Amino acid sequence: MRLTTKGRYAVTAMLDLAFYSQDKPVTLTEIAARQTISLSYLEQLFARLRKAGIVQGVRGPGGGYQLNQDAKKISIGAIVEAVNEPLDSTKCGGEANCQHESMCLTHDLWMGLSEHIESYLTNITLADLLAKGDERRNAEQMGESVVKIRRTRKKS
Amino acid sequence: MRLTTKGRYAVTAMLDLAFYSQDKPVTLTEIAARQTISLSYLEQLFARLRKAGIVQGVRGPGGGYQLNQDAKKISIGAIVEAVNEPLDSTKCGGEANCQHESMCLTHDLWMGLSEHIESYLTNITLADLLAKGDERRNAEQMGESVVKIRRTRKKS
DNA sequence: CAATAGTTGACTATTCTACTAGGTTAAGTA
DNA sequence: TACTTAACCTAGTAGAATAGTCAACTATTG
Repeated sequence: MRLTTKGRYAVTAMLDLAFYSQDKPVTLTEIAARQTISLSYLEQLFARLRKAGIVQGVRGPGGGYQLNQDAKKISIGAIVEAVNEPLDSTKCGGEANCQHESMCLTHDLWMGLSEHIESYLTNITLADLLAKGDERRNAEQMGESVVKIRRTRKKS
Repeated sequence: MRLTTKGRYAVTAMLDLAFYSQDKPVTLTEIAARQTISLSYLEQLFARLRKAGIVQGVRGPGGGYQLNQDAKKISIGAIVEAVNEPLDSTKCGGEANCQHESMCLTHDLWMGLSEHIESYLTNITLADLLAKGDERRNAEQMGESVVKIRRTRKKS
């Protein structure tokens, strides 16, 4: 399990999507505006999320993206894993035989750590995070300043 | 907290160091041989670890590196943090004001996750991992095949 | 049909990773 | 004192990952 800014972008976008797509699909353009993530980068991330079956694209006017599953079923770990490429997990793939015995010792220990974090992230769902957000949103009203931005694209 | 292969290299090397430096300093050349990590890359990692006060260098023949603190005091989180550069933590530094209110919502949630993982890694020490290794090493004798390698360096 | 919006792919700049190459300094040993 | 050892330091570099642009599609709605 790798933890980088790419995963954070994906989780941020998914939280936004889960929050705003309760009645209708949300366009990436909206998410890009709200979360200040570039539209094209979002497109890349959501292409992976769609292939992983986490979100569903709806084409045409009024379209956008929706969750493909219940927010209670979508784990943070799944989101992070979807956008990161597999990571060849050290020279000795999995539990293979390393030349140096002490190597695999430390390697196993690191894998143990990694698996712990992975299982932690897998046991937190989008719904959990949304609930935490609701708590926080009691006092301060949540702003709805959806700035209409236009895609940076030249006309042909 | 970023979790990448760089951190794993550092933890692997530190485990090796903690294990073998109980009576005398351990040279990076030895660690490089045992863990199959390039010597010069280890030098870079240990330069950071030394600046962080985690290890101590001993110069001259018979020199090498030692732990600068008790293995019980050295956390995995500290090792990982020492070798990674600070990471500018999103556009809004810390708890600063973002333009879009919803941004900071999701941002806060991610920071919460990140802090959890950080505290987990901070609460595991080198000594803990060494103990786990001892358990494992009961049945299978640990090999001591220290291959003598020479530094890849041209003579002037 | 036209507008909307997703889908796809190619292409770019920057940063990080992992490593190579070499030089300098400090400390033991012959 | 000369030699060896090994830390310490600086610079460079191929390749991967990150973050993003640009442009051409395709499917759907009105």
